[in-house]
Amino acid sequence: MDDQYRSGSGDAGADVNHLDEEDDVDDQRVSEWEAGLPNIHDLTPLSQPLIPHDLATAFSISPEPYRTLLDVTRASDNTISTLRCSNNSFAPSNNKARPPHAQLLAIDSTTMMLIDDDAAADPRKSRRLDSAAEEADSALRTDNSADDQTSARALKRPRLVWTPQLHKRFVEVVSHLGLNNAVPKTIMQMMNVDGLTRENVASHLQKYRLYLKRQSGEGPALSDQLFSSDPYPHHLRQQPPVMPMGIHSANPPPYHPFDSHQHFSMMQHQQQQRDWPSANN
DNA sequence: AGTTGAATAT
DNA sequence: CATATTCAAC
Repeated sequence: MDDQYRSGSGDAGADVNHLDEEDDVDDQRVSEWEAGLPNIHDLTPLSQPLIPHDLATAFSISPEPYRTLLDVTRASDNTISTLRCSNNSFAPSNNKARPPHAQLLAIDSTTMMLIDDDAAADPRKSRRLDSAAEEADSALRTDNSADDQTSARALKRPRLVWTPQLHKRFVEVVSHLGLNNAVPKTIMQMMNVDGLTRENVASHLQKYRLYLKRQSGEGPALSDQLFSSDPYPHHLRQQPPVMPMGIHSANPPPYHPFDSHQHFSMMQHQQQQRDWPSANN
C-alpha cells in the first residue's frame, strides 16, 4: 500500500498478529477489512499536517514537525519491521473482562443523559466511563501508556477508584434492576464500563448494601431527632440514596467518604488530569 | 490508632 | 454470589 498516506482510523498493524491456525478465515477477514479501508482520495497525505497551522496555534498545540517523503518512508519501514518482530507478543488480553469492544449498550437514554451531564460538569474524572466507550478504556484498565514492559502477565490492574460518576452509574443501574437482579455480573454488564470487573462491582456492591442497611436500620431514634431538623417518620427512604463515594486517591477530592450524607455541590472549576494513576504500589 | 474503600480469600 | 478478611491510604 502506498505509504504516503495515512488513515485516520487506526493503524493497519494491529491486525497483523495472528500467525498460524485458521488462515483461510483470517484471509477472509483481512479481505473484509481491506475492503473497508478508505480509498486513496480520502486520505491525508503524510506530508501535510493533520491540524492546520492556525488552528494549532489557536489551541496551543505544538505543530507537527514537517516530514519529508524520506522521513515518511523510513517511518513506514520502521513500523513494518517492528510489527514483524513483535508479532505474537501482543494479545495477551490480560483479563477476561474485555473481549469485544462493544458490549451491551447502556441502560437507557436517561442514563446516558445523566452521565453525559456529569461528565461535562466534572471533567476531571469523566474520562473514564463518560460515554462508557471512548477512552474509558485507557483510563481504567492496565495502563498501556508507559507500555507494558513485561507485557503479558504479571500485570496487576491498578486499583479501581469509584469516582462519583462511576458510583452514580452504579447506583442507577442497581436501582434500575430490582434488588433481585442486582447482582455483580448483571450490574457490571449494565454499567458497560470497560475495564470494570465483576470483582470490582461485587466489592462495591457489598459496601453499598452495607450502606443501605445502615441507612434504613439506623433508627430514627430519638437521638437522631436531637440533631435532625426533620421530625418526619422517615421510613419513606425507599429511594436509593445517592451516597457520595469518597475517593482514596492521590488527589484529594473535596468530599468525604461514605457515611456522611452530603450532596456534591462542588464547583466545576479546576480540572486536573491526575485521575487515578497512582498506578503502582 | 482508627476508618475507610477496594482487593482478595473463603 | 455473598460474606469475611486483608491491605493500603488517609
